[in-house]
Amino acid sequence: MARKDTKTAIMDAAQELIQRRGANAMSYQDVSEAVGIRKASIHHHFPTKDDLIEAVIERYAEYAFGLMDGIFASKLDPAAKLRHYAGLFEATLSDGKRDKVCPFAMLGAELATLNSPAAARVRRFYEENDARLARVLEEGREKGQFRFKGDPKRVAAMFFALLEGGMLIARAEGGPKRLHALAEQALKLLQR
Amino acid sequence: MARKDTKTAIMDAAQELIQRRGANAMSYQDVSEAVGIRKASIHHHFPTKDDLIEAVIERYAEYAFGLMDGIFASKLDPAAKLRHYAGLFEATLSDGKRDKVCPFAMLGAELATLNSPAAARVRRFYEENDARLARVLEEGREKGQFRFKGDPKRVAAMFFALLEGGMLIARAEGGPKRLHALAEQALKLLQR
DNA sequence: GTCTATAATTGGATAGAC
DNA sequence: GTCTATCCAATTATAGAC
Repeated sequence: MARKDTKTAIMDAAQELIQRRGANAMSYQDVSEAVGIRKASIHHHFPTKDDLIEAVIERYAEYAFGLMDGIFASKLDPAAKLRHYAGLFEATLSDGKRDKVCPFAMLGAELATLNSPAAARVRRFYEENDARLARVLEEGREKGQFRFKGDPKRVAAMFFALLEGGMLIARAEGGPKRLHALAEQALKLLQR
Repeated sequence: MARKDTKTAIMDAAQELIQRRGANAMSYQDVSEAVGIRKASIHHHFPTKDDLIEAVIERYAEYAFGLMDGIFASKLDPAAKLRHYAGLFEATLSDGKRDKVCPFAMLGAELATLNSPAAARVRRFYEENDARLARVLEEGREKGQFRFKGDPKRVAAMFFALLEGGMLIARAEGGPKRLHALAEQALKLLQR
């Protein structure tokens, strides 16, 4: 396989460190060891750590919304869409050493230490998730597959919050299976 | 009012920093400035940073479970108990500059960087929350106030995950009101 | 684009005087 | 119990050779 370019390798390593340990515990030293280059070389591609963090989260947001939109634009029924959506979170937790969570859950915790473009990006990620979920929830209620009371926007926020919080908790104990159980339980409450 | 002892003042400052910025972004320098003593003096009370973190989270767990058990042992009906329980999370977010979250949500994100006693304490906090919530949920279902399908233990885990995740998201946008709306939406799904 | 070398700062921690 | 002084490692970042 073709050697991927250094810039991508740096972003991959930084992303993995953020997902495992958080942005504050991710250093140029860590990244340089993972990629096999020197610290100074990273500065050539990303002059400051903030630049690197911003690039990683922007790329991740695009990647994640690409996957989501594939699910949401499909012909799956609304409940199946939510299951596949939750499956994305479960897959993240299942990946590799099983200790990676969504970068935006990590950065949500570290929000007060982020520069303002990064903090704004985190907020936008949350909003965009809620908006997409709200549409699916509304669709499901119109089709009679969901029977919940209340504003679909609020149910969406609830579902998203439980997945983001669930990743942190499931990483501590239970892993992807536990996160799956959380999502299924929420679906049960919506469908009854 | 009587001057509180230094050890307590150190723990208070450290706790606030953890709740706002996380344990990795909390330094002896920060704490010393908040308390008004020198870094070296902190080491007299807490030889290592891990000692300080462990003391803070142990104290917080005892404090939080004290409040919870007051609610759960009361004569409130199950739905009211859950509302008051959620109110504890909302109160944390409302406090001060409105950017503090539960220390165990912060440390859940930073889990991979904690020493093992601290990581174990975080896990135990999650388990103990779930266990308490499961009892209330079961009580509510027996009394006919809740009508959910599924294992109360799983619904408990869901409710707790949405509050912990909800704190992070609501801090980013919407604040305590938004967290309140999340909790109320979850209760709606349980009671229908 | 990557390297060596180094600056400048901060972080956690210790020794020993008061 | 708190202070000054200091140590050492890590961290972000820059300069300049190759």
